Amino acid sequence: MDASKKEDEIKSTKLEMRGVKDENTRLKNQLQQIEMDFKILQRQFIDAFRQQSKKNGLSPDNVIDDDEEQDLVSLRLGMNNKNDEATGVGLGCEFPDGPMSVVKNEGPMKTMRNGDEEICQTSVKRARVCVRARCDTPTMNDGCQWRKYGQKISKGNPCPRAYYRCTVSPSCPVRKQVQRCMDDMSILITTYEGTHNHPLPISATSMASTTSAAASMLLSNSSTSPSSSATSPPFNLHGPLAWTNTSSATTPFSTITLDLTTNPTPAPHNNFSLYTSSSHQNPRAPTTSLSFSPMDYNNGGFIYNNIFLNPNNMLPADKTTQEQKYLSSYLEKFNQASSQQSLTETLTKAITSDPSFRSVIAAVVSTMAGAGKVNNGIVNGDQHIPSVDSSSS
DNA sequence: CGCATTTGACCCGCGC
DNA sequence: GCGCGGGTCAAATGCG
Repeated sequence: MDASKKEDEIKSTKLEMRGVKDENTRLKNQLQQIEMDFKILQRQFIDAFRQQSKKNGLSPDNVIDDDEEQDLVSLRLGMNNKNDEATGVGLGCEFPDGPMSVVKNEGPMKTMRNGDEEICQTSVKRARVCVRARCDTPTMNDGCQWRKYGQKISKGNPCPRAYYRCTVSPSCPVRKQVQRCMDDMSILITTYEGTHNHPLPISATSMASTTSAAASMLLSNSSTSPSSSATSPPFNLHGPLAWTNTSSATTPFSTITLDLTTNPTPAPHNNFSLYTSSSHQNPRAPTTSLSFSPMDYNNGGFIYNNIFLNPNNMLPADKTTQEQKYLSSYLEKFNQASSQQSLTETLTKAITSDPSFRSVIAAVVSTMAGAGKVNNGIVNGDQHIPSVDSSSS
């Protein structure tokens, strides 16, 4: 009796497993189909966009960047739930109220009491790294010690903005601003500025290296496009990281955003809507935000596919670095391990829990900066969307 | 008591 | 020149 019961159980379990397998296969196929569709659409859009840009005598960046004072790019690690806020996704748009007001902060941040601080910060003081993450606590634990020195209610956002400075070393010039996103209170927006002039606790090195890498990236961009007319970002990126750069002759200022928020239902086209919407939301900080395919996200290959393989991105195909290999294998591993999670969640976990992963991200950001510098055609050329047809998969 | 946080005042840049 | 808004200071306060 028991034996037959067990057999029945095994049979039903096997049946169940087969059903699940079938379902899995079906979903995979659907996913592949959607991804293919999206890629086709994306390519069509890029072509159309480029044609229109040529027609108007504008580079794609100029289309968004009529201000020509700053530009803003977004590197996103998450998808925004507000598709249309497409807009909202990037840096400038994410802060319609201007919490991270990329633009105007040159003065105060610049006025260091300590003369030598200013000197040591000359190269990076205007580079900011903005991290968006869902967080219940008042601040994100980034491993550093911070002392709150001020709090302000900024116009248009009921949530106060808090000002912190690093207290690991008394002379450390690093500051951060923390504010909740007005649209989604669960999102904490942390903006770091400056680089630490002291050794950091291990737990803080990842974030610090990321911010400094981002800072150098921004600076490398500014060095390649010093004139106000050169408003193009150093590269076009279809990735989770959003890079924003603001620069002008008088107020060179750059912000790079890491978006760690998780959003389940992105529209495939929000990719490029980011382009325009942001600039009208925050005209002082026009945004170039080439978001990457949500499908790629869900497939777990966005970084690998979009940053390293996709010819739309700034990294030349032959630039296969250790970091890239590491990242791709890492992502692969992660996605296998956590197929139930969205990739964004997975990445968020990976970034927050694994310092080496973050370091790799930082290294990749640096690599991007280097690539942006080298490849002038991508950085400053009129074709800000690199050719798609050359080596696309 | 020492340190961190709070909060109103002040400074400065920018736009009108 | 004036008003506004963002950023910082520093005295007051709270907490361990």
